[in-house]
Amino acid sequence: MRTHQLVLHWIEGQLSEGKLAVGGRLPAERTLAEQLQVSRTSVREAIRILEAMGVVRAGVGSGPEAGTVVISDPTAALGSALRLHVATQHLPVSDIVQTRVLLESWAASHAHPDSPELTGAARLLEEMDVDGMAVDDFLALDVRFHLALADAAGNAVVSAMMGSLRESITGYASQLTGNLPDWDATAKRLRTEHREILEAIRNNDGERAAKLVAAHIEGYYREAGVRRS
Amino acid sequence: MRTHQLVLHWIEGQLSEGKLAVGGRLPAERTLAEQLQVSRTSVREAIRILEAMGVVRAGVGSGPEAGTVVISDPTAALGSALRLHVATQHLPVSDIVQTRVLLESWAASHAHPDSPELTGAARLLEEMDVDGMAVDDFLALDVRFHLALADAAGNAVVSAMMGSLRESITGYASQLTGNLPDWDATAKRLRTEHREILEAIRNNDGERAAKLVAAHIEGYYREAGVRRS
DNA sequence: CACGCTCGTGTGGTCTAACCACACTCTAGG
DNA sequence: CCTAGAGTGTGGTTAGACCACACGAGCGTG
Repeated sequence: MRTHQLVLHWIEGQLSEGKLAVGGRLPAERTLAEQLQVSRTSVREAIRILEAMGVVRAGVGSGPEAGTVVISDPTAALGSALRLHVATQHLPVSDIVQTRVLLESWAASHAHPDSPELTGAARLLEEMDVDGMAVDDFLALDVRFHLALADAAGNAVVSAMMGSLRESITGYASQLTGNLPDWDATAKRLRTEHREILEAIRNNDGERAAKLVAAHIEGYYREAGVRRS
Repeated sequence: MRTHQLVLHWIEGQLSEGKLAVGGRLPAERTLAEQLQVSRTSVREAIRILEAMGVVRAGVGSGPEAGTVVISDPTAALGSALRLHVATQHLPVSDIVQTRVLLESWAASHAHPDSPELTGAARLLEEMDVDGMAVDDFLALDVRFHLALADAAGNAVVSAMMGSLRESITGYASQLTGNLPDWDATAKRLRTEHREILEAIRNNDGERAAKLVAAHIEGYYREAGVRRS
């Protein structure tokens, strides 16, 4: 076993045993190196991995923002991993879109109609109603709207996967808008569809919400020219 | 931006531009460090992250297995990320199980009845028919069977996510068997259900296959005492 | 000529020691 | 009492050295 993996296992053990929890802080790198009898280099490699996994955040200086503290951001980890594998062209974009439809349909049909996340979603729709908004700003709000819907279903894993799928193709999605014949018309349609989806969820009509979401996403990508496998 | 991220972006760029593909090799660490005008330490931190993401594999010595070569193993990345976040107790096991049901149901209903993966799945079922097999051996075959079904649906993202979900709770699943009143009876039931699922898929009855898979997974965890949220 | 051993070379793996930038905290001076 | 400065501890980065490993070329021996 390589040295940095030893450090990794030690930290994972501390997490599993509850000796280290979200918001807690790792020992300083030099301290940890001495404790585990390894070099600071190996400790740092382990921390780099945890950072990439969204498990810790490293901050310089001193004070509450400094040091290496435990966080929990699964979306970051899954998102960058998916993005890299898309870059290697071993994960087709069409598969990502298909998975997104699958997850979002499920989330829409399982969303709690009285969830507080839906209030935030409604507010986002109002923000998107400004005419002449920059495309990327619109897309950013769109991402947050869809994430809010996913959160309303109350499954942290589905939320994280949804977010990561979306994150892995943000650059791609931004390019796609160039293929659209008429962005303004598309934006208007998307806004209408958003309202219909939200209304279906609030009316406790999960089945209808799921169908609307699927059509919403598939319609957009079809218009933008992504081939379905 | 930190130095290792510069290296990371450079490599990701090479991947996106196709200058680096699966099977290809990164320049040697010392060479890369000189090219990018950074220290070898920073190069190594970047490579550690890519390795954790399942994008490269580092090998010592010389020859075909040596050097840092580009691979593509999304399952590894997602799996270890999920496992770590389960350790922080920010991803409930019940959510993982629920997501697994969701993905596997979809895969079962979209599996191609004439897919070659199903042949492998059938062979796995035969291997599982040995009485008195060790529990962990049985579970290992069970994982491969379910993965084969997922692969038969032909969506690489769903396959990777499925595998990673399963990987993230293998340790947990092994403990769970201790809660079962009668392992031999459970194993026998699981084998029967596996055959029914496979048969439904081969008969092109996706709807039935999906229902069977959902009942199969949920029944198991219920028997083992995992509370549904 | 054919076989087998040895040594050279290049790879990643690890470690040490030093310095930097940063942000807070304490303290001395106004 | 307030403020400016030194002090302290954090992660960030670098240079240089040495190790273990695996292949392959070259040499020696049969």
